[in-house]
Amino acid sequence: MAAVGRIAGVSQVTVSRALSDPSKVSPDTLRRIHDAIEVTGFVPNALAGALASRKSKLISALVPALTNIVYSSMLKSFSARLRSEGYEILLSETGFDPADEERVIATHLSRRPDAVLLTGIHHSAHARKMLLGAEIPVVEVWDITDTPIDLCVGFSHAATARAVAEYAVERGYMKAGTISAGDERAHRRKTAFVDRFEELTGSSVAQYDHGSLASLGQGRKGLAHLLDNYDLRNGLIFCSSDLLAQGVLIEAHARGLTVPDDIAVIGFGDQEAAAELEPSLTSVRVDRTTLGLTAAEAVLARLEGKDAPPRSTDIGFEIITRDSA
Amino acid sequence: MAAVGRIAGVSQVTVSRALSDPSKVSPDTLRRIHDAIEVTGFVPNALAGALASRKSKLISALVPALTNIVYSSMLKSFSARLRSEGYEILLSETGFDPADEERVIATHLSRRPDAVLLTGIHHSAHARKMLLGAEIPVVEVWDITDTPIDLCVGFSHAATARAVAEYAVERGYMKAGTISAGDERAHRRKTAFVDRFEELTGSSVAQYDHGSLASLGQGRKGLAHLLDNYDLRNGLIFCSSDLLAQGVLIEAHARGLTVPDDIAVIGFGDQEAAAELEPSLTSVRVDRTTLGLTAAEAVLARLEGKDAPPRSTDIGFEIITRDSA
DNA sequence: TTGTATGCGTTATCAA
DNA sequence: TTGATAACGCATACAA
Repeated sequence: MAAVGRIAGVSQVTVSRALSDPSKVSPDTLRRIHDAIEVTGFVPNALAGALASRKSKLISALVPALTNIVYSSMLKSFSARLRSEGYEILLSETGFDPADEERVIATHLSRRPDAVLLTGIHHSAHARKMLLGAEIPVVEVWDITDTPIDLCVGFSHAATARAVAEYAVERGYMKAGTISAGDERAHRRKTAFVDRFEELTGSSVAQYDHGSLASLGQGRKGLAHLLDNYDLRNGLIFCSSDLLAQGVLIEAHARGLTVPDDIAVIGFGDQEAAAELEPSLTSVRVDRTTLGLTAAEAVLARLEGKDAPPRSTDIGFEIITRDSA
Repeated sequence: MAAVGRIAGVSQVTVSRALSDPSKVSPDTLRRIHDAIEVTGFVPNALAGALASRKSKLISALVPALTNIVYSSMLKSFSARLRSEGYEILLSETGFDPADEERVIATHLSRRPDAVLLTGIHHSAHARKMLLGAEIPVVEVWDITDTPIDLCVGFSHAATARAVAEYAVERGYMKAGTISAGDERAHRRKTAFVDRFEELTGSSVAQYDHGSLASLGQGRKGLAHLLDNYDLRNGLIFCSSDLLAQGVLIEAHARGLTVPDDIAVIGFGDQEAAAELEPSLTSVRVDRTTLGLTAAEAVLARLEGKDAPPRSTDIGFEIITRDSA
């Protein structure tokens, strides 16, 4: 800035002002400064700016997995909204383990973000302490609780699963199985579904859990396992993701089974593909765009110091009925 | 650090040393410092550290779209390798427009990253100038050129497409169509395929281009359009992504066509799902994990100042033969 | 093994 | 409308 100033014939401070609040600089010097910036190829140092102003214009976003479309699509709207306000997103994967998450949180906080987005509501005690100590807005998404660290935007996983169980029973399905990923939220959905379905029908639910990342292959394997070990004819399979459900459709087709007549399927997430499958997939829709947007607005409200945002926002969900169940 | 030092009975500098190079501090004071950090909940300020040391330990990664698995899976190995060396990744979407990319590059450079990863080899003149001026390692991935800004790790899109055309002709397909996304690299693949196929067979290739993001729906629409307007019986469809190819499989099935007998399909990307589809999908494999890893190693070599990495690395590709073609 | 002095490139405060 | 000066919180060089 000093070098730019020398060329423009002003001091370093005036250059700073020209960049941060042009209205405070006369049009003439502003022009000279911009010319000088042009010839020098000057790029401001946001690190120094953040140190001096105590505002980094950086927002940390921590998600379990970048490759999972449900998180990345939520981040899309979250990022877009915040970027329009001049914030940049520092994005990291945490995996599904709170201990790993804690490490990531620590390195992120050392960059002095202006706010943090976390996925889920279960974090290590030390992580909570660090977050509280940072004294910045913290928004937990993709789940809901009355006692968030700071803010919370999401929905009840148990409620979605119970609704699916009730939907299944209403449609007359008296047998059911689950194919579920190993992460805590998927497990919570499975358990809620199983409890509610057994409560309503009295028949026990066959379960297949895979530890690793969800995939078409796991969905196929899951259905194969269930069909080979249980009688699920005319029953329904509840999957912890659309991807697994898609695998189920493929395996069913490969076995000559008709969906939904021989076996019905319900997914979770209602991804873009759900409507395009044959048969189209019944799924639980969570509006990820709204989720990301609402989280961004909550953070912004706190950052800009406007009206206090609600501590907890339930964005709800919806079962989208299609052909598979 | 000064506060921590006061509690531990040492100066600020000693605290700094305890954190950056513990071996330079006596075991006894090290313990006292860690105790003091514990009680104060101290989190170092990486901003100040970066400003003082002129090393941010931050690496910018710019990809067209986060939701596209081909980019995010490449980033996974890139990030993992660099994180193991203490670097953090500042990730942003650029879209497919060089003008948008330029803006993102500017804001990223203001954070003073230690290196930059870019997707593709086409960037605005001003972007190149800024990058060069930053005097940091720059690695361009997912394409190949002899004249990268600095480093380059990727493969030839034209070569993959020509190989697919030759593969098709070898298998006796004499008619072909393409379904392609609108981005520049997809377009380049399509053109190379069309040229080579027409050169080999003399028969012209039917083309369907969709502007927006690839999806199952676009794949279905694409096949529908091609079948309704051209005679492609016993021909082959080359799609610019596996996702489109998956849509083609679904549409073919919905129309009672058998793949590959009535119509053959080749995808691009060889995603996890390709092997699990019915029929399984023939596709062009690009080893995204290797790509990300190689890019990371190239950056590290330059950063750690070891042996100079090759300016340009071609990681090649492979056509994975499965049932769909 | 530890400490002192200095500077990194900005923004905030105050004065002119 | 502009400038001088002092932080911001750390790392580096040098000294003890």
